[in-house]
Amino acid sequence: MTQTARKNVAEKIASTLRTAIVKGRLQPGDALPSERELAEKYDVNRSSVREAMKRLEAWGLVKIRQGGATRVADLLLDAGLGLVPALIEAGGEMGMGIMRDLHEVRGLLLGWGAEQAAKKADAASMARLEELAKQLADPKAKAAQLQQLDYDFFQELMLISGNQLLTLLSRVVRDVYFQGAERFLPLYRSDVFDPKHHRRAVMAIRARDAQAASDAMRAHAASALALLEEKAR
Amino acid sequence: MTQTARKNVAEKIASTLRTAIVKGRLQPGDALPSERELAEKYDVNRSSVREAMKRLEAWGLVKIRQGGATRVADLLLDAGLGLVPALIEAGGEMGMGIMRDLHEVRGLLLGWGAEQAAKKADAASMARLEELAKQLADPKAKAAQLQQLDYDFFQELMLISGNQLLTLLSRVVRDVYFQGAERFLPLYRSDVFDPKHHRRAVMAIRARDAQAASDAMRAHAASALALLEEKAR
DNA sequence: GTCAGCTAACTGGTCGGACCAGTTATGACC
DNA sequence: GGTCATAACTGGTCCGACCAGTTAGCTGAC
Repeated sequence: MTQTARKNVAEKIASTLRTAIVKGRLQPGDALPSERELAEKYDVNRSSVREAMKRLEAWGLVKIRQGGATRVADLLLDAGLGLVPALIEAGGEMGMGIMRDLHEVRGLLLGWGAEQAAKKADAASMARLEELAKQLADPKAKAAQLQQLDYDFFQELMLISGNQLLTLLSRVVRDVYFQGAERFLPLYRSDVFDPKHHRRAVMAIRARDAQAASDAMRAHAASALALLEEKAR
Repeated sequence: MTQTARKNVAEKIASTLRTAIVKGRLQPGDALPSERELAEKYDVNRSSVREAMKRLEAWGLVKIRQGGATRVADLLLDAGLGLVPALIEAGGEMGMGIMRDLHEVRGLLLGWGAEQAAKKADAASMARLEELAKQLADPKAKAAQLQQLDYDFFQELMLISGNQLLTLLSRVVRDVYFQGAERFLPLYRSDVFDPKHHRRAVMAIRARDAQAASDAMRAHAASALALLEEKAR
C-alpha cells in the first residue's frame, strides 16, 4: 500500500478490493462480504462502502443485485478497462504484459490515424502536427515533455480522423498510459528517443501518402515496444 | 423521458444530466447546481444525487472538487467512453455519426485481429472460429442470433490475439454495440447478411495468410458500414 | 482608493441510524 | 418428502448531522 494518502475513503476500499480480485484472492462468483460487514471491517460508514461498490461495478468487476449478495464478476466476460490500472499495479509479468499490449494498441491506432490524416488533414491540423514534430525534435527537451508531446501527436491524429469514438478511446489510452508513466519515461531519454518517425509521418501526411504515413507511425510504436522489451530483460 | 422505469434513482438523474451536457444545455466549465439543490429539485435524497455525480465523474463528464462546485468538464479533453450511450441516445446526426465510427473501429480491430489470428491461432481456437463461421452460414438463423455470433467471432479474434487490453476493449465495444443493438439488427436479416467474409477469413487464417484474413474481415466491416449508410438515406 | 487578510457562507465528504425492497434459506405444515 | 409462508438476510433510499475544503465578501490597515 504505497501512496494512498490523498485518496478518498471509497477510493481506497475500491482499489483494495480491486487488487484482491485481480490477484485472485477473490474468485469469480464469490460473494463479497455485505456492505455492512465491510463498513465495520474498514471502520468507515456504509455510504462510503456503497460508493466503492458502485465503482467496482462500473469497472465490471462485481455484479450487484438488490436483495442478493454482491458477487465477483467473471473477469473474462465482464471486466472493462477499469481493470487495467490494477493489472499495471500488480506489476511483474502481468504488468509487463499489459504495457506491451498497450503499445501494440497504440501502434494500431497510430498507424490508422496517420493513414486517415494523410487523407483528410486540413491546413490547421497540418500546422499543429508540424509544430509538434518540431518540438519533438528539440534536443533540449526533457523526457517528460517528449512523452507529453508524443501523446499530443497521437491525440491530434485521432482528432483529425474525425472518429469520435476513437477520440474518446484515446482518452482512455492516455489514462492508462500516464498511470504508469514513469515506466515509459526511459523511452524518451534524449539518448534513445528519435523523432525521425514523427518527421517522416508528417512529411508523408503532407504529401498525402497514406501508406507511408501509416508505416512511419507503426515504426515509431514498434521501436518503442522493442526498447521496452529490451529494458525488461 | 421514455423507458426509464426500471432504473435506479441515481441512474435516472445521471442520465438526465448526461443528456443535458451532451446536448449542450450545460456548457463545459458551467457549475452544476449543488448536490443539495439537485436533491430538492428531483425530490430525492442527497445520497442518491451523490451517486449520480460519482457516475458522471467516472464518465469524465464533470469534475468534482471538495469545497468547490462540481463543474462540467471539457468534453474534448476529459470525456471517456461513458459518453457514448448518451451520444447514441441523442439520435439524429450525432447518433448516426457515432454508429458509423463504431463500425470503423470494429473494422480496424477485426482486420488486426484476423491478421494476428492467422499468425498464432491454435487448433482449439481454429475450431471455435470454424464452428462460428458454420453457424453464421445457417440460413435458418434469426437476425439477433447472427448478430450475437458476429460479436462472438469478433471476441474470439481478440482473445486469440493475446492482447488483454483489446480483449477488455472489445467488452466496451460490445456494450456500446448492444446498447443500440436493434438499430443494427437489419444488417443481419437473412436477405442482406452474407457470411462469405467470415468464411473467407477462416480459410485465410487456416492457411496462415494474414493479409487475406485481414482483408476479409475489413471487407465485412466495410460492407456493414455501407449498408448502414444506405439505410440512413 | 487599494489591497491583504480574516471570516462567514458556501461547496463536497463522511457519518450513523432508520426504514424500504428485493432475495434466500429456514422450518412448520401438509 | 415436498410446499410454502416467513424470518433473516441482501442491497436501495432516506434523514439529519457534522467534518473539510473553497470562495467570496467584508474589514481594516496602508
